[in-house]
Formats: sequence, C-alpha cells, structure tokens
Amino acid sequence: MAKIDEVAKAAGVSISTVSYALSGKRPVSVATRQRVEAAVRDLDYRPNAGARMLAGRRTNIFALTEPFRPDTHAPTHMAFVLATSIAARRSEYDILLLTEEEASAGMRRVASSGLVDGVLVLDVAPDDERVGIARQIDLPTVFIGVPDDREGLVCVDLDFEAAASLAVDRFADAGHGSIALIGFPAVGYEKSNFPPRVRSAYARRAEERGLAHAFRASGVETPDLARVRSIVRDLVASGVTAIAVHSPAEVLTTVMDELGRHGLRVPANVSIIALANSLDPDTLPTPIDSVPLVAQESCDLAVELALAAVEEGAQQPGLHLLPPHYLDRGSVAAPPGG
Amino acid sequence: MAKIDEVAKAAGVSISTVSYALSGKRPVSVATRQRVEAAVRDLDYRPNAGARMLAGRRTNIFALTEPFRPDTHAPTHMAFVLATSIAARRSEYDILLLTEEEASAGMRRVASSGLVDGVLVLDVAPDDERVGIARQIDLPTVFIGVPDDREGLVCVDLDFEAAASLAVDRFADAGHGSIALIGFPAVGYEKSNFPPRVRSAYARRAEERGLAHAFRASGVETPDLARVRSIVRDLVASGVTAIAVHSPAEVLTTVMDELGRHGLRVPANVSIIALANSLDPDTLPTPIDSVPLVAQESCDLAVELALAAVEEGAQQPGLHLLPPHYLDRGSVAAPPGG
DNA sequence: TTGAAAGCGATACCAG
DNA sequence: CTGGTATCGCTTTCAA
Repeated sequence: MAKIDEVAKAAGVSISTVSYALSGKRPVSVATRQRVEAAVRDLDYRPNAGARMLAGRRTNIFALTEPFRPDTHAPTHMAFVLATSIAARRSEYDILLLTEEEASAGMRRVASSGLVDGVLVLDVAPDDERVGIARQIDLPTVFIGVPDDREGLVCVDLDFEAAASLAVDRFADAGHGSIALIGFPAVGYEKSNFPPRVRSAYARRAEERGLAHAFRASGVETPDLARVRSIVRDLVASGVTAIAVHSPAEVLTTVMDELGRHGLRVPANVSIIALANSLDPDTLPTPIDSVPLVAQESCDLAVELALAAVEEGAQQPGLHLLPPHYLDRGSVAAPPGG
Repeated sequence: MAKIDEVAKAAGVSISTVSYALSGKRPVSVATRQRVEAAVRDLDYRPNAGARMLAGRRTNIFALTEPFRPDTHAPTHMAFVLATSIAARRSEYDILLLTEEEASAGMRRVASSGLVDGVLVLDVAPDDERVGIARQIDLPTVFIGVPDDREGLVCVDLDFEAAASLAVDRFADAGHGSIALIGFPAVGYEKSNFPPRVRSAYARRAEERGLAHAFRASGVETPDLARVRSIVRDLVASGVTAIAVHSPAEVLTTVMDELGRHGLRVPANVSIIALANSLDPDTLPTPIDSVPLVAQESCDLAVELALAAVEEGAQQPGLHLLPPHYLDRGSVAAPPGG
C-alpha cells in the first residue's frame, strides 16, 4: 500500500509528475516517465481508490442492475453479466452489483452517493421500473434490452427482427413452403420484451416470402418438454418441414430427440435453426444452425456508450440494434420433396 | 448531490455533529439528531462514497470473486451471488464483481488500491489459485466452499458429510436395505470440492448402518439424461429401493420420469431424496424430500465473518460448517417388501 | 517539461 | 453534548 509521495520520492520527482506520468494527461519526458514507472513497479504502487474518486472526476465503477426475475434464464443471464464485466475491465472499470429490490432503490443510492459513474441495466422488462429511475438520476444509464417506453433512453440490443427474418430467409431460400417457430413459454410474450418481437418478425417475413407459418409457445410459465414433443409431432404431421426454435437449450434438444424418435433426420427430413440462443451451438450433440445472441458485442457497446457519456458529461438517447450473425452448421437443407 | 456542509447549515449545527448524528459514533441529543435527520431528508443527502472511503477507515464494499467455470451450474451460482448481495446489503455493504481471469488478479488489484474491505470467494475449487492470493493480500477473505488446503483460511460451507448422512439415515430408518446415490458428472469428482465429500460420507454412513450401497455418476462432463435413465433401470433391477440424487434438477426430473415409465411410484415403490440441491423442491411436479444447499445462510455467515474481520482488523482462520436441514415432502417411505 | 499547493467531502481527534 | 480542524491520497490548476 505505497502512496504517491513515496513513488515521487523514489523516482526523484514531484507527486504531480507521478500523477501525470501515470494518467498521461500531460506530456512527460521519456526519461522521467521511465523512472516513475520503475518506482511504481518496485513499490507495487496502486492509486488509492477512495482518494481517486474524491479528487478525480470519476470512480471507475459502473453499477450493473439485475433483477433476478423468476423466469430469467440463468445461463444466459450469467453470460451477460460476464460479458459486461469483461467489457468494463477493458476500460479499467469495475462492476458493482445491484440485485433484486436494490436494483431500483440501489440506482438512486449509488447515483447520489457518487459511487459509480454510470449504470448498466440488464434483463430489461417491457414496463421496467428502472426506466423511470434512469430518467430521474443524473447518471449515464445504458439499457441492454429495450423497454416499451424508451423515450430519452440509451438502449442496446440484438436486432431481433433482423434475426428472425434471417432465419425465415434461410428456410425460404432452401425451398421450404411451410415453416414454424417454437417460441418461449407463453408468459414470455407478456412479461419480456424480445419474444414478441421475434414472433411478429418471423410471421411478417414468412408472409412476405409467401410461406405458411405456425407459432407455438414452448410452455406456459416454463418450458414444458412433454408439450414440446407433442408440438413437434403435430407440426411435422401438418406438413411443416422447417422449425426455428427460440427457447432454452433443453427445448432444442427435446425437439431433436423427438424428431429422432420418429426417424426424422436433420436436415434431410426437417431443417432446424436455433434463434437468439446463448449457448454454443457446437456443443450440441448435433450441430445446429443458429442466429445467436451477441452478449459480448452488446455489452461492449453498452460500456462504450456509457463511457462516452461519462466523458462528454451527457448522453445522446438512441436505440442501438446489433446486426445478427448466421452460424451455418448444416442443419438447414431443402425439404424432402424439394 | 448535497454535501455535508449544506446539511450542517440547514440543521444549524457543525459538520462534525452531522457526521456523528448519522454514524451514531458519538451521543447526540435527540433534538439535534432530529433536526439533522430532517435536513438530510429535505436535501436528499447521501455521504459521498469517495470522501468516505478516504477519510473513514472502510469502503463499505466487498469484492465477490467468481470464476465462471464451464461446469458451473448457473442457477445455483446465481442463487449464491444473489444471497451474497442480499447479505451484504443488510450490513450496508455493496458487492464488487471480480470475474474470470480477474477473479485472481483482481483480488490483488482491489486489495492494494483499497477499493474493498474484504473478499468473498465463490465457486471454490479443490486446488483454487485464489487460496494463495488470499494468503498474500492483507484483506479479510472468506471462502464460501472449502479448498483442499485451507490452512490459515476462513471457510464457510454446508456440512456435506452431515447432509449425506442425514439422507442415509432417513432411508435406513424407513427400513431400506439397499440404497444408491446418483451423483454429479464424473468430472465433478476431480475438479470440484464437495461432490467427493458427499459420495464418501454417503458410503461411510451406509456401511455404518449396514446397508448395501451403490454410486453412479450422472454423466461424464455434463449430466447425460439417457445414461441417467439406464442407471435408474439398472439400480431398480438390482434391488435398490431408495435413491439419493445429488445433481441438477433435470437429473432429478429424469429419474422421476423414468420411474414413472416403469410404473414405479414414489414413495410406494422407490424412495427419493434430493441432496444438496439449490432448487425449491416444492416447484417439482412431485414434491421430493431434500437436504438443500443453504445459500442464504452460507452467505449471511460469510458476510458476518468478513465484517467481524474488518472491525477487528484481523481474522481468525477456521472452518464453519452449517448444519443441513431435512425437508420432508413425503417421498421417503418403507420399501415395498418392508 | 516540471513543481507547489489548493481543493475534493467526508471522518474523527482534540477541545470546550 | 457540540464545534473547529487536521487529515485521508489523489487530481488538477496555477506558476515557473
């Protein structure tokens, strides 16, 4: 726990020179910079966080608010938390966790105590109460997800509509005439933001391409695997030859398993695409084409926007949609008759 | 963002009185305290975090280090993160996240920069590299989990041995003569700490009670549900009448499902106990007896120990095992022939 | 290119 | 029970 004056003494310079040598906010001669750096290494010096926060203009901490909703998909959520942390560290920022009830009250608390420079909002609900708080507090706030009312907010998200269209186009291009979407449990279409966007874009694009299309929720509150199996049977029986799955991994594996039970091969008999999934599609027993969530890209952008707002002292509201990627793993082909 | 001098002026007292009125570290007359509190409310005053860290002796932040291992069970992990956050907030502490590679280097960083008052270590591996770091840094550090070498460390954990024994005793008391344990995927017995403890304690207790006992891993790297089904069939065929399941929820539901397929009822034909699970056993289709993980208790204790160390300026090494609880949901009964 | 010194906003010691 | 003030360790302005 060496202090800056010790470093200054060791390097034979003033403390302000040490400060500038480290921050680079003022030109320092190469010679002195090297002496300072050597002293820093020798003493294992690290600026005191509290002093820095007080004297400087920033804390180098972002708050991450995450209400662990009961219907939150834990692995996906973890991927975003991790991605946020990685993105923040790249810019020398730390992440302070605000969970549960504190996700809202905590935003006010850290804002007025000056503990953080900005707030990153995860797991955004359509009617998220953090929207109102974001408008009240005087702190850069970036939503990773899109609430219904995003007036004046900065939001980052995957372009779900484009992702759904991408899947439909693949199916259409391969020659399928009747496709389906197995989506989230029904509750997701009321309480979450993106499932409805995927569903409607999927339908719209299918119309545009002249395809017959069907939609099925994978359950009511949570995925119902037995129900998924019967859905798969029904869809296939009704002539569907391509299915997009927008649901957790276990639903996808159940779909594959049920097809296998009926001797149906992917992609020979049925084509499959995983939509907006967070898992690595290559870890599945059978590789599946996918249009994955882009956790790292989303969080990188969110941090970048927050950082820009911190530096400029104000943020420009706007919706930032990230283009989807298509991962081709060979699970889409022409339909049996085509 | 009112400051303490504004509060002092508004309340007609000195800033030191404001500070003491809020911290309670010095007696303050009821009258002045109320005037101060009123001023605080009016101005929505919150002490500046940086100033507090610098002037005071503590930061009111704990670091939470969590290496997201590939084999980490996300829902369980989330439960512990959440529990830690809740426990910390109860003591006016915030949680700073250290993930991945930063989980180790970050410990050094936050220690020497004085960003946090202590470190909470989650997801502990047998040969955890954070053990060495904990010994080097001069910060209270509490492990939630037990590494192989815990010399000089403070560790908190569920008493897994007692939990396993509790399950065996229930089976024995109900009259079962041949029991089994379906455990973690095999990799868990090398890279994690507690699965081996459960396995060996289960076997030891079964010996003590004179029961035949079998052990099966639920997979190799990850749970293999097809394998679980065949394990269940084999066990039942070999005369096992009671099974403890120490594995994620999907394994448990698979076990139940496979039993159902063969017309076997719980507990009439087979008795079941979920061991060290993080899920709420009452959300299962069929309620199951369980000896759950105690995330909140563990994290409460961990925070308490860290806090004590902060206040006393030193910590007393020791292993703190939390006693398991048995949740009776009626899934254990006498064996068919008994 | 460098140094001296004025804050930053609390805490807590020393007086009264 | 209350007030004045030194102090925490750094950033940054002002001067040289």
